[in-house]
Amino acid sequence: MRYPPEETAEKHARILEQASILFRERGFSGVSLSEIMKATGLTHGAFYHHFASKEDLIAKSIEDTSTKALELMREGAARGESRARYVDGYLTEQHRDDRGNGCMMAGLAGEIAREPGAQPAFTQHVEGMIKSFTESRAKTNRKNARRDAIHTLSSIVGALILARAVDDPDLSDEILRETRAALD
Amino acid sequence: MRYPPEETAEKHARILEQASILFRERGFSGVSLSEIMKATGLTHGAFYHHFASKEDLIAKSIEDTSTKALELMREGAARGESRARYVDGYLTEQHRDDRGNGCMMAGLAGEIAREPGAQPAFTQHVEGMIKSFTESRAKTNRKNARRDAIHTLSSIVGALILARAVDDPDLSDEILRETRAALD
DNA sequence: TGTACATCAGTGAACGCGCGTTCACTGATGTAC
DNA sequence: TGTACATCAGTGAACGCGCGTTCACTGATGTAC
Repeated sequence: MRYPPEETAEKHARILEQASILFRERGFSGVSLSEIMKATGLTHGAFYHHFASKEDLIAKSIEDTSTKALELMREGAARGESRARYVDGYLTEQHRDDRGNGCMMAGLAGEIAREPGAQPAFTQHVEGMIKSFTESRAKTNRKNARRDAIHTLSSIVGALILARAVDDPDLSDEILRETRAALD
Repeated sequence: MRYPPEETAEKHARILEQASILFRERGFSGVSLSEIMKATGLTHGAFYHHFASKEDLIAKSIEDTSTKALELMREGAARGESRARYVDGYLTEQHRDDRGNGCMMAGLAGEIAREPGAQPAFTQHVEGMIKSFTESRAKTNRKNARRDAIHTLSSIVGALILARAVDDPDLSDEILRETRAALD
């Protein structure tokens, strides 16, 4: 049956929200549309009234997740939070263990190459993160600000991915701790 | 029909070889057993005379790929190749574009967490790489050799993953180039 | 050394399952007059 | 303002497909005597 537009828009947003969490937790191919719809509180049949296909949802999900993450970055920068502070928060055991609400790049970069529809938004996100790091670094070091930004981004994303992949809790903690220390 | 043991062993090795390439190219879930067996020159039915399940193949494949990669590292070290030289070879456009024969960590770290059987071998591999970097660095810098090794590993793996995920060739090249420069 | 039988690595058909997607149907909401 | 009809976002059954896995069968190799 038909629903008021605000209700429809709200459900649409909820699908995007749940998809974003589940994709980051288990990857695109590890999550079925039924699971996403169930998490949203609907049945799978309703999905196609909101998105054209799973591929479409993936692309929209990356856009949406990126927009929200960059917004948070901007808010942090406006409050005067430094790049160093961001890095310290990024390389924590909590972030490592909370994939669903964590960094999209660390969770999905590996699968993105096989999802052409999502690549443009992902690329924009990487560029946005680099820009944000560059600006925050430029205050102290004008010369190699962008180089430092790229290197810092590579380091923290790589460290988080490795810390999550590894079996041994001590090694995992060490990767986070030592990468944090090396970037200070 | 039955085959001479050497022939069977050779086919077994060929399955591992093709699986290693295809997994790195497209991920565990992106490759079917039929594809692997076809690449090996056999039909899918023969698979279960070599491995207990897909999960078993994944675990054995990571072990095998790791063993071969660490062997190559050791040969390089024996020839006196420096860590810096390894990094420069790692962060190249060729490596980025040749996933199938490239770094297992960059290709599969994201999926490893969902493959518990493969995690121990993967963890051993990460530890092996850190040890190798630590030794090669210890000559010049005794103090923070292991920290530098961990940071270097995180940086190059992260940079390669991001360079592969990104849509824009210029940004991709820049990530490789600037991370190389930052690690010099 | 020769013969009889067990073993085993192939082949390709078949099975069951979960997935993405489609469809007939429902009934409240929006629109036309 | 009231009525008739189109629209649309739900539900849940159904479809087709590809996947991992199993199975009956084959025939060369290995083993026992």
